[in-house]
Amino acid sequence: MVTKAAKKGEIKCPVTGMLQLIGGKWKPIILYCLRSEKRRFGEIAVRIPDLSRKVLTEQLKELEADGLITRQQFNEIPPRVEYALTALGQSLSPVLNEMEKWGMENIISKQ
Amino acid sequence: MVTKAAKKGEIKCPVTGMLQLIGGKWKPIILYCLRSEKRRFGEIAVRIPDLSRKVLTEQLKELEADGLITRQQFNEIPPRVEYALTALGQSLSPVLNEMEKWGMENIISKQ
DNA sequence: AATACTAGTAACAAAATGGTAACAAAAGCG
DNA sequence: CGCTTTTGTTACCATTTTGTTACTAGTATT
Repeated sequence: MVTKAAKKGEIKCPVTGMLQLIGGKWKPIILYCLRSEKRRFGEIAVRIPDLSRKVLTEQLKELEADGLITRQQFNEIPPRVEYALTALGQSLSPVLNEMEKWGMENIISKQ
Repeated sequence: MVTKAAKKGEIKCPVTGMLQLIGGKWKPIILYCLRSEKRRFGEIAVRIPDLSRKVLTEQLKELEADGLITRQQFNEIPPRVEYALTALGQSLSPVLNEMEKWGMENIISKQ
């Protein structure tokens, strides 16, 4: 929600601000996937089968640009790239945990 | 993240499931706006100035169809419509609270 | 008679996301 | 040597989602 101050550009709604970083259609799932371990590109892709590799590449770039994940590239053949959460990315854990919990209670358990 | 069972359609990743309901670009903010009080269409629109009325209309319809909010229409002139969270919508509060908290700590306070 | 008010809607435009195919470049194999 | 496999990324194009602008209706106010 946006306050008067937000209209002046002084501060923003915290939820709005957060959604600018993880508001994409896939970003929360990607971060959730990286929550506990660093993972290679292909590993993430396997775990999110409905996400095309092209879009995954794009989303990872944005997450890296926003400082939520790191990208470590190994100059090997075939190529290897590992993604991991930054401290800022880790700080999202409470949000992701609540999402997971809600999904468990309201979706998974009702199937 | 999606397990083997998810591929068979038996269960889904809780985060994925949740994002199917509130994964839009604006839905979390709309719910956040309705968190504590019922609000008229125009009130929501004023509080989320970057969200066009057309898209707001669409998102509200989807939220209603998904059982997260209710829409109460008063046959008055000029028209009046009030939106409010359902119990299911209320159950999202912990998620929205964590989002708010994260935004406060990581965005608002760093301006 | 002209204007304001509210909750939208229609037509059209832009941005975000998706599908497919292709790339490099070393390694394994016959 | 030619042939295939592997991985992360990209180019080109199609589709879906989100955004802009103008407009409606019935009553009340100016």
